[in-house]
Amino acid sequence: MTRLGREFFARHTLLVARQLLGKRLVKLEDGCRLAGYIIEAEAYRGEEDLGCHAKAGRTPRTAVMYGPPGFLYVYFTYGMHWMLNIVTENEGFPAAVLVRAVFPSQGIARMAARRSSQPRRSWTDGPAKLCQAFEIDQRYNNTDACSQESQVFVENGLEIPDSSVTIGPRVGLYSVPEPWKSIPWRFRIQSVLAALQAQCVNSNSA
DNA sequence: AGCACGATTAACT
DNA sequence: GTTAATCGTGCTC
Repeated sequence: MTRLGREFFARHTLLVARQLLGKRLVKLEDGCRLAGYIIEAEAYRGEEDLGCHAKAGRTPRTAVMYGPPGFLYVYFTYGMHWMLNIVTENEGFPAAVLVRAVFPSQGIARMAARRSSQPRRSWTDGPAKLCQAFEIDQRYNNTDACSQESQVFVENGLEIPDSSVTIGPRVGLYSVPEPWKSIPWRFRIQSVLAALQAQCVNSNSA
């Protein structure tokens, strides 16, 4: 399976966020391959977007979002959590997609070990949880997911029909002013089972 | 140098 | 539903 190339990410952030649903997030570790289908993603786009870190302009932290698409923006928050983003759009325009949840498909044992205090359903159903399960942290910030050498990247996966996708406001932007607080830039698969069934129907008819 | 805050989570009541 | 945990970042002095 081939990695998604830079052209995939060099598009409008809303389109990339939607298209990332069903794709596979992959991490190669020594002797182990972790993978999960992306089931939730959010778009953060431009300095005008007051929910986006780029609202502060180009700073040491946000510089990666101004760089080429396909790079990882991994940042730290609440004193303990890492968040995984993938930079989008053309170099010079700051934007990224936050990967908020995945459905584990490979490397289950290693995810289980890292999330052992929690039930299986809670292993990767939040942006910081999946980073913990995949052990993604500052080491991966500002790395190129489109490089053949990258240990973290995205592969093609399932086709997700619009009927399986719910769109709504982004999560956790408590003090962000409108319209950014409520703008519907969150995309998620409402039912993994329904998406798998849809995929099944597509394969049979193809 | 100090300060307020946060794209969250887990453990409470 | 509420709240503590915990520290890098960006802003102000």
